[in-house]
Amino acid sequence: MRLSRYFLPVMKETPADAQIASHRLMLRAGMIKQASAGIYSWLPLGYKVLKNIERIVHEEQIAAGHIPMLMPTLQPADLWRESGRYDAYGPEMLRIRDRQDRDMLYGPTNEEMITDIFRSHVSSYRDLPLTLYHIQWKFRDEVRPRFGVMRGREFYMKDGYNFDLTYEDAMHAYDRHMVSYLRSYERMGLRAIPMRADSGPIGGEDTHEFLVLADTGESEVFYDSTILDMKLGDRGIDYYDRAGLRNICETWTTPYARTDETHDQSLFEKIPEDRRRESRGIEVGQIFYFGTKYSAAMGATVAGPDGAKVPVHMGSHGIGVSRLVGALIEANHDEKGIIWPEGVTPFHVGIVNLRQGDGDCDAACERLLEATTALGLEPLYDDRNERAGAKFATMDLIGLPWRITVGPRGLKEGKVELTSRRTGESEEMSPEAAIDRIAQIYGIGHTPE
RNA sequence: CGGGGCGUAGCGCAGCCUGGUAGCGCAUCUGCUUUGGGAGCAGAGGGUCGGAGGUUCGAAUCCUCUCGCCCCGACCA
Repeated sequence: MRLSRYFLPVMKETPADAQIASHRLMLRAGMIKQASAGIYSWLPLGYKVLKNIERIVHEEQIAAGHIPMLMPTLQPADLWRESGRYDAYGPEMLRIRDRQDRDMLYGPTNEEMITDIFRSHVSSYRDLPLTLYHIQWKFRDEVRPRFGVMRGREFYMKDGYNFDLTYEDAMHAYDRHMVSYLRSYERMGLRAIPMRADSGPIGGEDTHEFLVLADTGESEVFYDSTILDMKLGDRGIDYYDRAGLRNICETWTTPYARTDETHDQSLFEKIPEDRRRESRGIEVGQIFYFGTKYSAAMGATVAGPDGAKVPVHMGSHGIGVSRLVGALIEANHDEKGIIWPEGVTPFHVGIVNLRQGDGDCDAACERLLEATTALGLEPLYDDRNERAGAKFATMDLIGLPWRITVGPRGLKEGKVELTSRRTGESEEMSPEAAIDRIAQIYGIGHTPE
């Protein structure tokens, strides 16, 4: 992509309304524009990151055996009357009346709707287990939206629902979600710690929240520092190996890690003092097992092997996709701007032409653009007629993890410069070598001839 | 929902107290010069001062109402 043909409305000055780093940087980097309190348009750069996160979530859910679908944003109130939550939910639920005077609502979540779908089409235990999920916009009419997309009213979220015959099967689903979520965060370059949590209004017996450590987090968290050393890594995971999955989950939930809601000071103090950590965290996901709460209330039953109808065991699981964009920035930025992890970056590499209009520089940049594109990468070429400082500042702000700088000085020696946004370290090398390195970083084979 | 604050050019702000026909910086456009960390000079365009009503010869400025947004708290993914 040539920057001159892209839409990237960056701002040099900081908008007065933005309080925290991620909100400020998303506005300055031209990722979002506020439409109303807690409601945002996603401009091209922000949209790319949002979609990258969504893609990772999809891939990991599908790998775990979960099935994607899509439910509407607007739901009929009757379903919610049936579960009893139409009155229970309160003013956070945006209620709408259509032209026929039907009560509708903009869905804050989808338990009722998925349960309705399930009961309409599934009637035998032979159809279980089943886990369906979707990624869709939700709306919660927060009293006080703030922090940009971190606490918006409209938000993009993956929510999944498992249906199982037995408690044991439902716990298998729970474990699949725990592991697939950990993998998703890891691929995004985020460390999210599973913490024993409170079930809140959804109601459940077992639940974990996933927290990203950040000073601006809304929750106070207490944890054993050993959890910081844990990693899933690239190993293949067999989601049908129940014992293996349980084992991974046990490992990840053994070190003490709780939010203030469930914190137990006496347990916490059993950890050696030098390993005790207290900080703040941003919640980026939560998994619940809630048994038969909705299935019993809404008649979602299946015939068991003995022919008797039993309500199914359910759980629900969410990842805040739009919120993750903010959380990622909170965890990855410096005073100059954003620093994207490779897994979610909107462009893989930035190409900076220091002397626009110089024949050699222009030609070298064009070749880099072509070669990286041919590898299946997405480069962003700053071909504006700007000075070096302005181009560097823009690249630093939007946070592409790698930058290739092309200038007349280096080009005389046949060299360009490859710079890491995260470390700031630069290395001079031939354009071909730079392309190879970028390909290697993103796990792509060698440069084709 | 309690408390506080702010709406003046795309962005950041001054002007309001003490009414007299709107200004600064950045951005934008044109030209020239510049070109390895947000360039310089010269020129230009852009605002019914959030909206409605009122007071006044005259309102960005004073009064009333209203809409929007932000901050602290409570709440919350």
